[in-house]
Amino acid sequence: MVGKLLILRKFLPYRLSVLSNRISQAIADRYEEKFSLSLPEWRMIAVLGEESDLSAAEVSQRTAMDKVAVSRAVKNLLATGRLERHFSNDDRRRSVLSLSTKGREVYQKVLPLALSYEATLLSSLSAKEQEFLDNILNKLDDIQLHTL
Amino acid sequence: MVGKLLILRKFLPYRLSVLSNRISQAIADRYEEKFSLSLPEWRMIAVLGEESDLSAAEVSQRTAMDKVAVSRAVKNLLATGRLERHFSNDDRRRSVLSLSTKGREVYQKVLPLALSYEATLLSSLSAKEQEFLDNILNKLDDIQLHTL
DNA sequence: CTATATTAGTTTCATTAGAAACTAATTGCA
DNA sequence: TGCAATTAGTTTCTAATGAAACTAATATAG
Repeated sequence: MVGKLLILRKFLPYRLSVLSNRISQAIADRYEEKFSLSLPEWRMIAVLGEESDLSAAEVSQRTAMDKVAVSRAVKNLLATGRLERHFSNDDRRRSVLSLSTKGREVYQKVLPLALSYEATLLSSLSAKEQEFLDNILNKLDDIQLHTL
Repeated sequence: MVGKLLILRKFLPYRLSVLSNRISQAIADRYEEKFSLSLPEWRMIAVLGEESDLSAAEVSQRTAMDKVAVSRAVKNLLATGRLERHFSNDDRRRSVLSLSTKGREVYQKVLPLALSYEATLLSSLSAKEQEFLDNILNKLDDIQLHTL
C-alpha cells in the first residue's frame, strides 16, 4: 500500500494563500506609500466610491471586513478628512457614510492604480483563461466549507 | 468621458484575498481544534513529512514563511514533542529538523484531512477547470509584482 | 593567524487583527 | 407604557505578525 503524499507547493489552499498574500502585500505597500492608506481603508474608499450613504454594517458586508475593522477604518478616514459621517434620522445608531471631496479625490487617484494592477495580473492570461478563472472563483466561493 | 469603475467584488486581488482567507481560516480552525496545531506549525509538519533533515532556512523557503515564523513553529513543535532537532556537524549554526514519532503520527492523521479538504474544493470543478486553474496559478505566480 | 564581514537562527518590540465586553438606541411584548 | 431582548457601532484586551536588533558560528581579507 502506497501512502498518499501532500506536496505543499502543489496544495491548492497553500498556493492560493501564498499568491493572495503576495498580491495583497504588494498592493498594500503601494497604497500605504502613495496615499497613507491601509488596505481596509482603501476597501472602504472603494465601496463608497461605487455607492454612497452606506452604513458601517453595509460596508462590512460589501468588503468582507468585520465590524471592528470597519470601525477603525472609519475612525482613521474621518481623522484624515477623507470621509463624512452623519447618522440616520430613522435610527440614530446607524451611520451614513460617504466620501468627502478629499476622499473622492483619493478614490479618483487610486482607481487607475488598482485597475492597472489588476490589468497586469490579467495580462498574463489569455481571454479564455480569464473567463475560466472568473467561473472557477465563483464556484470555489460557493463551497460551504463548514460542512467539511 | 465615462469614468472607469471598480466593483470591489469583481476585483481580482480582492476576490483572491477573500477566498483564500476563508479557506485558510477554515483549515486553521480544524487543525487547531483537532491537533492544537497552528497553520505555520502544520506547514512545517507538511514539508518535513515530505522531506526530512531540513534546516530552518530550507523550511522557510519551502513554506514561504519568514524565518521568525519558522523559529516560533520550531519552538512550539519541540515543546510539544512533535519535532526533533539537532545541529549540523559541518556548521553548528544550521539546525537539522525532522519529525519525531509523535510528529509523524500527527502528519499521518492530518494528511487525509488536508487532502480531503482539497478534494472538496476541487470537486466543484470539472477536470478541464482543474487543469486551467493549475496553469492560471502558475502564470500568476510568475508575475513580477515589484515592477508595477 | 586575527579581525571584520556574513550567515543561521532567536529575541524583542511595535503594529495589527480579532474576540469579547461594552454603550447607546431601538424593537417587541407583557 | 416599561422592561427584556436585539442591533449598531466602539473600546478593550489578548494573540499573531513582522521588522529590527541581537547572539553565536563561520567565512574571508589583510
